[in-house]
Amino acid sequence: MIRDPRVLDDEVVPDHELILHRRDEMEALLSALRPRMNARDHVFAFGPTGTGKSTLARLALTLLEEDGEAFDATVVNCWKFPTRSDVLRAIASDLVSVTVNTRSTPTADLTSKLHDEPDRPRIVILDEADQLADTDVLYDLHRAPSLAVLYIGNDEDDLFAGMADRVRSRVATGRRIDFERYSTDELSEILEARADHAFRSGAISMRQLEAIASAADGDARTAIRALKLAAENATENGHLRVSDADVEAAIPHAREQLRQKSLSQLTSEQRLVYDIIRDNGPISPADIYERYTSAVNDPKTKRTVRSYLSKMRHYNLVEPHGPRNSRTYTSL
DNA sequence: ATTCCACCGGAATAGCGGGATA
DNA sequence: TATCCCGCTATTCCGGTGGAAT
Repeated sequence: MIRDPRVLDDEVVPDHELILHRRDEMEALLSALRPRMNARDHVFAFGPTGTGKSTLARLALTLLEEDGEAFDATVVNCWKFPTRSDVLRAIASDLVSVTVNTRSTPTADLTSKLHDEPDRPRIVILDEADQLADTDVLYDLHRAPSLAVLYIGNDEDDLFAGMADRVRSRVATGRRIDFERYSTDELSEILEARADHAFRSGAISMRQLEAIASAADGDARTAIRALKLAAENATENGHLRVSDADVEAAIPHAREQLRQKSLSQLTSEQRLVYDIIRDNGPISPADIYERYTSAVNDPKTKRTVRSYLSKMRHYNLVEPHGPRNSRTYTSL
């Protein structure tokens, strides 16, 4: 049934023709990122998960290249590389040909290399930029010549909070592109286009695509993942068409997979705190800490657990409810 | 209006570990 | 091998916030 699984893989950047309902955003990205020597552009893409920010950004690089533009580019996922030195190392190996396999190369070496005049314009895409632990790196990037930076994030406030004033005033003047949630109709058309490429014709009905689109709540990543899972499930059962039961199971399955992906990023102590919330929620911070201390030999401090909670909120794994003095947490 | 309470998160710093260097 | 150096995690300290109690 599945002819081309690549258009259902969220790691693979799809062809331009599969990008629907994002014409304005695509134009804005292309003109903002188009490489120019001596430019120091800062561009922001904000919007909820699954609205195409990251995909369009990657596609923009491909299109600029096909357009004959000469430039160097790198994409840094700030979830995986949240610290200043993480980001600089990732950039250094891609953009300034410094081999950095070690964690003991001084950061100063990296910044000074970055500040050398390059022979081609450069583009850095910071994906999940609101996960940056240390926004000073934005200052480093701003001072680098012929370097355009695209920040991708969910929330403007998350990115600008904790940004030192000297950084904010220089960086925050950049162009800003907002990504809205897809409507159910838009999402249905996106799924239809993907299904046309991925499946033999007639494998899934328009009504089933609409059901997935409606359940995905504007999130194309969840929707496309669910489409993939529905088809895989049908294939495993030896069916030639996706059944309604396959569709029914696919959405929660897709959500679960995406959550497992986030959970795998946690340390074992953080995971323990998550399990306490999942098994006992809604639960107050004081009770979370009490259970946590009795569960481990050498408990971390309250402040550290607060940082864990903060991190898990960012990952959309837990959610606080109520005012501060009667706060409870639940797992999502 | 003022104080109290529980929680929140920024800033500075210590301790640790791992690669680099001699 | 011993020491150095750097960055990372956790800790310490503390001011802030919003609702509740007085």
